[in-house]
Amino acid sequence: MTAAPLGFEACIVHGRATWKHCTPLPKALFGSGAFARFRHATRECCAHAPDLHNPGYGLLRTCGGRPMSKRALPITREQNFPDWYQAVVRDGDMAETSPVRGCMIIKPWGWGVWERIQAELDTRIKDTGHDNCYFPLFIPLSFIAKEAEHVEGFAKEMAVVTHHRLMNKDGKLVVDPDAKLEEPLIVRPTSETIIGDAFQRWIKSYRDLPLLINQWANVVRWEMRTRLFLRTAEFLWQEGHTAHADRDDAMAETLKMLEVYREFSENILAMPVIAGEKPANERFPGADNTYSIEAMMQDGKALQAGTSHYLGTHFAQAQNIQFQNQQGQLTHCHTTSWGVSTRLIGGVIMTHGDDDGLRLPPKIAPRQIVIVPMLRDKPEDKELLDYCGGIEKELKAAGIRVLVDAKPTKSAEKRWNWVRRGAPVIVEVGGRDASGGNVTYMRRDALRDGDKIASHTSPRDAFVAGAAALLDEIQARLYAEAKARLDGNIISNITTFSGLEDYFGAAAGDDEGGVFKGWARVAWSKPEGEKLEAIADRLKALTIRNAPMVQDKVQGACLFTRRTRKEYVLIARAY
RNA sequence: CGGAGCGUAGCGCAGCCUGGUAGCGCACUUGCUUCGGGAGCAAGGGGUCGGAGGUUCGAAUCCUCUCGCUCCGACCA
Repeated sequence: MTAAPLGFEACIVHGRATWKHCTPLPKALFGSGAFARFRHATRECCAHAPDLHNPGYGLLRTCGGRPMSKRALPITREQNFPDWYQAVVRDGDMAETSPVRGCMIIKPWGWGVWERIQAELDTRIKDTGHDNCYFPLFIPLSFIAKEAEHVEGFAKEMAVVTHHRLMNKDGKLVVDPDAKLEEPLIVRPTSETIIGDAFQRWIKSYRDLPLLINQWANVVRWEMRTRLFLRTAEFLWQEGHTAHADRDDAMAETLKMLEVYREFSENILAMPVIAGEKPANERFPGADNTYSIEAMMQDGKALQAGTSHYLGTHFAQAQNIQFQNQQGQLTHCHTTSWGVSTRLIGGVIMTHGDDDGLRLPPKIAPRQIVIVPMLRDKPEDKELLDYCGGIEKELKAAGIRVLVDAKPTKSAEKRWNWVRRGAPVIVEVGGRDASGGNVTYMRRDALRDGDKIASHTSPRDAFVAGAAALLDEIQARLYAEAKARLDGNIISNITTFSGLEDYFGAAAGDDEGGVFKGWARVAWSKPEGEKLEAIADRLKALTIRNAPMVQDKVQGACLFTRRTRKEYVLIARAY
């Protein structure tokens, strides 16, 4: 470690912590063996251990004086959170971007997660008395125009179908101008209007109420800025729509489903959330009250993970949804709507992922235990596969989703693929395990012990018997970890606007450089209208997430208006 | 849609300043050797350098436009 290595100088000259100068050099320059590890060092070491740039310096063992650890992803959360997120989505086999801008291809592993989410949530929706049905993708343009705020809210992001035929013109396929639709159709951004139209026909009497409907569907909102799972032009969701005789009943429904979302998020996704009411400026277009569950991502930003709306009688009046009450009077219904989407998957990734990839809570993992037999392309392989098959059969019988990955890929490669995908438990079985009646396994929630991979050996029968409990423990541990992060990063002692600016950085619009900032809990007087708009403008990139349902005793004056405080709200940057 | 950065093989990148017809590592294929673990050696396959124009004898490289991605802003149940 003597002369200043060239690579180091170049980095400094360019003034950026780039890894451009770290491209591995031809093998001839290195001793064998050492070189293979270089790629793992590349990104991490570029900034910290410039010596590594230069062939001839002891490349591999150190990173800024610390022992190098190999990671399964090419980038860490600390280096660049958005890039890390994309790497997890890609290397975890969750999804890809599609040829159509803003849309995504959900791959089998990602789809498996969505199927688990659907199964768990669908049960809860049915258990609370709702029936599934399906309404069309296309909505007449005139429908969306019925509710004034609703139109305004969605008009800017609507996909519109205007023609129904193509024609061949000079060898090119073009839209046939003669095939113009009399009334354009919009691709649903949400289904209040088309479902309301049906409700209007279905509801005659108080005996028809409450009407409790849900549908699983895709919707389209033409977004300017998209991110896989978090915000895509087309996404999948469930939308519940209900009609009630009075406000109390509708409000109870709204809050009931909010609570279903909270419980689902925490117990199934292991993603702790704070349920609360959105401020007026964040309400759903056409709603009287909007409630949300908000989750804290590992970069400190908030993610709105689900919403539930009390729509009052706005849609009922716009669409003539009326019933005859017991006194024989014609009365407007009170309606609600509520939904969660594929965005939840993005939330799971940013809640549980680590620098080795995804970590899936067992309850939504498509495969909870993956068995990797260490095949050697020899006759003994068959015995090994039989041994694995026996374990598989018993785990299946215990209701565990298990896979034997018998692909003829190198077993080390298979292991790391499952690490990146986030399989909760990865079992590796070699000949010695088989003959000794053992298994060796790794827990994805506790993959490493220092720089080593933490693998455990257990008698086969004990492992099988304890597998369900092990999965429960992993689920609980992932939740506890996320819960500690949420609880530990809500700051409550800010009482002035300048204090808020100081905490989040004076110009909230500036690039924060990935510095973790949690949320701020502040007292406010719950202003509405222009006053609220003014506050929202002043907050710039910060947003008022919600006023938690569970409120501590409120102290102090409103941070914005200095008036009497009414409640606490949470303030954060958000996705 | 405004500001900034970036598009070279599946992934990560070099080459561009100073034009000469494309490289490295990983991954992939084949063979041999290994084998309690992200193996070694050797031989291979894969790229119209995001796209379209222009300058030039010649463009990944220079110029113009365009599309896409990321971040910030605006916007956003």
